[in-house]
Amino acid sequence: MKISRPFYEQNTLEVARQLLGKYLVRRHPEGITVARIVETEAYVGPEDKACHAARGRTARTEVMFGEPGHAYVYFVYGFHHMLNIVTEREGFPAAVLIRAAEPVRGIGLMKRRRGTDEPRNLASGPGKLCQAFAIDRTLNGGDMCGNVLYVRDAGEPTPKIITTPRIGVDYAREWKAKPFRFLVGENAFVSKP
DNA sequence: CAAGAGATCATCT
DNA sequence: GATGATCTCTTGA
Repeated sequence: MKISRPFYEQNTLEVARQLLGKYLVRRHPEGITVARIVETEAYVGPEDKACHAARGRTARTEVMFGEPGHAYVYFVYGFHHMLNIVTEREGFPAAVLIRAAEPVRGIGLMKRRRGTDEPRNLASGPGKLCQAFAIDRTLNGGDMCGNVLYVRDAGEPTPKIITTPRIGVDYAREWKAKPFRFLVGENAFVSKP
């Protein structure tokens, strides 16, 4: 079943947890790609110094203030796109970053886009995942309850979950140590253990 | 294998 | 003008 809007309206930490074990689906003219989400991070509201919205409501963060269930895609380090899904009520800026996934379908296409044959190197990181799924800023603000990019619930039980601090947010002061990163335990496709 | 540098640009100061 | 919610390659043990 395709996940619908009410799921994303929940508390961000809850969404981040519950996305583990679900399937990210991308329909594209080149073909379909599907991967099982194994790593996520929560970015929660204007108080969270790691969250872009802590800097206020700007053109870039506008999407996070909008309706839940939309994609927040941005570009960092001059190279990489990051895929987030907006959560919680409209007006409260929060999102879940999809950090890693285990390729399931369209693996040949992912290999071509990534320029590697190693399955563990296709989507084991937020930038890699976006490259494997051909996700860029044209999808920013797009509805993830539509038919282009969405999450499917295959009915699997929620897997065993490990919690750690978020990656790459050393600047976030007292928020950097918060356990807002979630990964499927013992899974070989996460970005780092 | 671990550590470090370099790549490169949108966004905000 | 600085700086990132990163990745890859090179270096050296």
